[in-house]
Amino acid sequence: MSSPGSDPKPSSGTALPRRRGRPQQFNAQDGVAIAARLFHHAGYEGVSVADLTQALKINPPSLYAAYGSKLGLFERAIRAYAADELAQVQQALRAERSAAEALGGLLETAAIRYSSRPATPGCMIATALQSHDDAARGIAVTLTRQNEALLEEYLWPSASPGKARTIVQFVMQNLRGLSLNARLGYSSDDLVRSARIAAGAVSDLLETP
Amino acid sequence: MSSPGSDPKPSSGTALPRRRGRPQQFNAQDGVAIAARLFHHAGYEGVSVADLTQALKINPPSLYAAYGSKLGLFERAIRAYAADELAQVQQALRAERSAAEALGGLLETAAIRYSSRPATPGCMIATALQSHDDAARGIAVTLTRQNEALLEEYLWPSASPGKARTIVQFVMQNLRGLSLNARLGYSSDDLVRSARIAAGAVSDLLETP
DNA sequence: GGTTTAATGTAGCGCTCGCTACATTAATTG
DNA sequence: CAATTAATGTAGCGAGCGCTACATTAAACC
Repeated sequence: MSSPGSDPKPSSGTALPRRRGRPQQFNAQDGVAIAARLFHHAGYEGVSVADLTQALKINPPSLYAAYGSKLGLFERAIRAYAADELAQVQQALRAERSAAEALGGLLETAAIRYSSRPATPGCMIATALQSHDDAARGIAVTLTRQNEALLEEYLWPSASPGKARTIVQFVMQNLRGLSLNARLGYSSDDLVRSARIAAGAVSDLLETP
Repeated sequence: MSSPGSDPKPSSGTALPRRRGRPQQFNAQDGVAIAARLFHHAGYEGVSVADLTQALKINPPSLYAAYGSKLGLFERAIRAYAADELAQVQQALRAERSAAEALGGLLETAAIRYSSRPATPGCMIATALQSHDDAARGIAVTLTRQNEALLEEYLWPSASPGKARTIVQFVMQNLRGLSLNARLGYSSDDLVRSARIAAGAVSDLLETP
């Protein structure tokens, strides 16, 4: 017989030397991804711990041992989502030639992204911004402020600080409107059409000095 | 002695002939207005029956006798809000000369309205659109669909049906974004500035045939 | 006055919520 | 092999939820 299973679950690139005690019988990273989908679909308060333990196929103590609390799991989930989105956006921004094209592309791809997965429509962060739970909403607010700041800095070469701020606010307003409209069931075509109108307005703003 | 109190509480214009039984010791219409403020501030699920009974200074049985359920009171509250907003909007639309000016005014006054009462920022209907309670969200969706339809019909003399639909979607997208940004604490000036940008885009759309 | 009708105050039901105490199981360590 | 460490499954806590049973109170009817 060949050597019995020595590598149970490498999954993560960092090969841990296997700590003492009973091993975790589920993948915590996968759990974060599953939780992100649930939270994206139903919001922080729309997902109960019972929903989470059922989806992760674990019992409450395992969830609390791995993530600390429902809020802790939510934070990990939305941070993973934000990191993923941010990577996509930054890559898209670098690929464009002008700021106007970049923001236009940002709006248009957001419209597509928000409506591409019907089970999780819209933006998870924008959705979380309206949670009634102060802690959960606070996390979403922090993330969104960071994204606004990044976008503003991105615009500094192309516009005055005041204009950059204005443009960012208008873009965020339309992204949030797109997210809500996606959750209302608007079609991808409808969203893209509206996104392009907003993109045109942004382009005009950037052209006029 | 003069005749003892014959008119306890006219309050409403329709003078009822006073029914049998113990009289209601609170004004149900006032209760709807108070509930509307609470729901506007915290959303459907963010307000408990205990919150409502405390604010109305009544006990739960009185609330259920008057409104049927928490959802029933919410529906009366949001319908009252919608009727009030609709009256303001329709009056504003009639006062403008062109459709572009009308929609521009709609966006700008909305920006002001959404940030004028800090305790109840944003649009109550847009806020309710993201409730996790299916019934409450359904009511908000119905109201918002009606408003979209009215706006679309308003535009028929000024644009083709397809373009009217597009413009309405873009306007609603920005109204919802304005509402969310108002709830995020954006200043009235910031909101008005973004609203005007959206108004400019609408104006452009209406000018190009 | 007595009867009927309806709104009230008290008290608490059944349920779900987020979370945890506790014994058990499965691994590493010596 | 024990001893140690940590994650597990069972079972349920305390709190808040929407809502209601029930007796009481206050009015209109006769």
